Amino acid sequence: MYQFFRQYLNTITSSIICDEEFQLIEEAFTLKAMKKKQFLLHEGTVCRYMAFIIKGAMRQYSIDDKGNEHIVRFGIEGWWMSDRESLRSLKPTKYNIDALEDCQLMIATNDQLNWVKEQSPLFFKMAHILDERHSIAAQHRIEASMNYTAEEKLKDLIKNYPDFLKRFPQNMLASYLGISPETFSRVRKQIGRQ
Amino acid sequence: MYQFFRQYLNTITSSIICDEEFQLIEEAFTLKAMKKKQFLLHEGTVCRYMAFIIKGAMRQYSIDDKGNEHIVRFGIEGWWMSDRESLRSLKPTKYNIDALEDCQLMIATNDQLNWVKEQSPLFFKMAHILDERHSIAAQHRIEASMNYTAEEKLKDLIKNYPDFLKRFPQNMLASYLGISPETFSRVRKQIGRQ
DNA sequence: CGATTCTTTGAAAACAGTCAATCTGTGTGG
DNA sequence: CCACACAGATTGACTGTTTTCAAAGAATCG
Repeated sequence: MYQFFRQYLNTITSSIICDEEFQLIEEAFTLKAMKKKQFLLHEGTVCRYMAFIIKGAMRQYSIDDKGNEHIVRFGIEGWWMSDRESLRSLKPTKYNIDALEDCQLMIATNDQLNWVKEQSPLFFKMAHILDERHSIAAQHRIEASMNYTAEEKLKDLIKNYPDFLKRFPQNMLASYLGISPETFSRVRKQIGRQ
Repeated sequence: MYQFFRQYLNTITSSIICDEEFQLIEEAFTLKAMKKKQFLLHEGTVCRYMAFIIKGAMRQYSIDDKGNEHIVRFGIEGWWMSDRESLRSLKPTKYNIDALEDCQLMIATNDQLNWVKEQSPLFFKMAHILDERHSIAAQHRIEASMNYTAEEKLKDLIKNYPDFLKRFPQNMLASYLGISPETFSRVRKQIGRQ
């Protein structure tokens, strides 16, 4: 079950982890299965786990004053899900994380995570590469959400995450892009004609 | 001249750095003065330096297909400026960074930065705290740019960075918020009446 | 000062959001 | 197996916000 993560770790770090070191990682994490619609994190609670998705799909979203859902991110195989701010600070989160499909996860608490970072140099390296990637991706998303029209946002989504279109319902993708489902539908039709 | 950074480092890490360790940091960095309107980074070139602003103000911006400037971030005393993606990957940047005021900087190349991270544990710790903060701030900015109206964006700016209003021209602040200068002006008037 | 840059204001146009109705597909229970 | 219910997608009409264009007014700098 951890095999998928092992492969992932090797790819990210451009290395091959040895059995002993990988053993430490397996010890730090726990496997967890989640049914569709089950919650990993509820708004107002403290985030306890960092989760790695081995199989399935999830979403992280917040709910604003008017009751509207805003999907912050999706997660699929090979992605991490958590509210790091809450996880580290122990402050209650403003996000919800739930499963959009049945999921197989690897989870670890903040302490377990710190422990494995100390024990495994490759895991540590991975964490930093991910931080950097995350920071670059966030930058791109800021610019897209700020400067792109609805059409450009959708084209950008298709370009960067073509699989999302088949995998997630349009209204969720619209929420992720920060546009209305109606606009999403119209723009999609528009692009189809081009 | 490095005194300001020393104070900053102590505050961020909640520690007091000793003279020997701080000496290493001074060795890794170089002081650099910049006149207003001078460029630290030009679009299409490779970013060579990570810069810490001791005094002054800068901006990082990109230029889109239609020739419009989009300010990605401002930097003032105690902030870092660079395109980390380009710095690490050696790929040409799509950003410009220039001085909005006369500046006093501390700069280091990627190699020097890696060296000082290895040599100074406190500097290393600082780097990680900053990564995390940056990631949280980026998240906030994504949600703001996606879900806020022009009025909410401006209020958010006033709340988080009240000094910016006196320090930077409105058209640049508008660009930073992703709204037109005209809308900025109108919304500002609107808020003033409340 | 004079020149440039920045800000404000007005009017029109473009874009996206909202509301409401209809359509489509899927899955469930009778 | 069919019928119904439900969630999601589409479409149209309307509304509201923001942009754009243009011009005038203020502020700043050499």
